[in-house]
Amino acid sequence: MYELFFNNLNKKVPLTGEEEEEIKRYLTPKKLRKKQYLLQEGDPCKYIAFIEKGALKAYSVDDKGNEHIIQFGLEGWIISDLYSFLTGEPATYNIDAIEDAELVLISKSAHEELLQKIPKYETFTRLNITGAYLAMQKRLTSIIGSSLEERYTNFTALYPNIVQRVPQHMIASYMGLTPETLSRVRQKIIRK
Amino acid sequence: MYELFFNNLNKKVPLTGEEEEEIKRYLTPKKLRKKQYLLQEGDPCKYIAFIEKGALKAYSVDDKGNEHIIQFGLEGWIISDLYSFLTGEPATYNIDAIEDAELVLISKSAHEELLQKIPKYETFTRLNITGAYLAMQKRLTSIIGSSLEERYTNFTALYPNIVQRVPQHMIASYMGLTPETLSRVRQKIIRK
DNA sequence: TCTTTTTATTGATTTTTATCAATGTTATTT
DNA sequence: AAATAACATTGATAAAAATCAATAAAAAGA
Repeated sequence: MYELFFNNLNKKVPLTGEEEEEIKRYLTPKKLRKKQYLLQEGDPCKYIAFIEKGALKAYSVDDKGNEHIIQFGLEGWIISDLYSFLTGEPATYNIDAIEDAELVLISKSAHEELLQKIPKYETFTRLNITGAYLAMQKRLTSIIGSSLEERYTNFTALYPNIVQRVPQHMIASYMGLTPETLSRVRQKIIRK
Repeated sequence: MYELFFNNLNKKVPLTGEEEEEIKRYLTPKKLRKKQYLLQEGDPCKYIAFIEKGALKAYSVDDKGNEHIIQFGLEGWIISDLYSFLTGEPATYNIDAIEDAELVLISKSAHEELLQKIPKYETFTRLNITGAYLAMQKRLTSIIGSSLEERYTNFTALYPNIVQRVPQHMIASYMGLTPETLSRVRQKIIRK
């Protein structure tokens, strides 16, 4: 249990057995069926979720009912509405399962106590958020500065596993495009 | 000296006098004239810069020579090519001064030693990167899910000081638009 | 297995945005 | 103060992307 989570943790900040045991006490496992919500817009986000297995998406819904995917999550990634989690404000994102999933949940109080008690947990948190920041900055740079073809090619190179496992219209949503446009972008690329 | 920097630091993690003195030893002041580079694409990014005064921008340049602004920085903000800073890889962004500026520089070695020696500095770093992440996520959400008019209105509400101090074509670049399009978006808003 | 739902593609049309060009205005520099 | 450079606006046109609609294919459920 929590295998991947502790793999990840140990890769970034090697732990003693005691530290592992201590941290384990703060964790909660959770399984999610495909299409099931982890979080709904309007509810406060109570957890950070580490993904042991499966695939999830975080998204907002606009006035017309269109989903805009802000983040995908696969094995080994963390997913949450961080703003809501940290402030207690109602969530602005929904999170649900694209595939059946197994999660490790960390509650707000657990997170805060771990930050206090275990310096390595703070380092882990810092490294995680730094990685997430850099990934998002790359995404933003390519949105502002690249053509759609470049952006899609780039995305497939960077996340081949997402492309395999997730329906295209969700990738279109992630890119801020309609499914039709993404389909045409792909045709163009294929013809080259 | 370093007034705003320590204000900021103390607001997030109140320091003892000793801690302040210790940290001061690792800092370097730097003045920048308008249009002067802090960092050029291709060079490794040696510093994180805290802005005491002035305005800067971080941007990439595409094949056609167009600038794409990835970040603005004003007083109290931090600016850097974080990926380059952390990995030592050549920078992919340029950073220069929009106005004459006064900076507090933290070198790579200083950053690493401070993370080791001063737990509060790690907390400070974690809080900063978290804030930057949340701000960028908001930006991304509005790019993917909102109309141009909403995006611009939002931007002006969020950063009125940037709108005042920075030429419009730079804001267009930040939004991923041509200056002409932003000008027309503004006309539309004004007419309402 | 059969039915229903989800997904992807393609075409025609409209809307949005970029590009090119010209003009006036405001800042900077000399 | 005059000259130059940087900036913002406007119009005409081209290019890109969204929308609407129809169809086909694939996956999931009964």
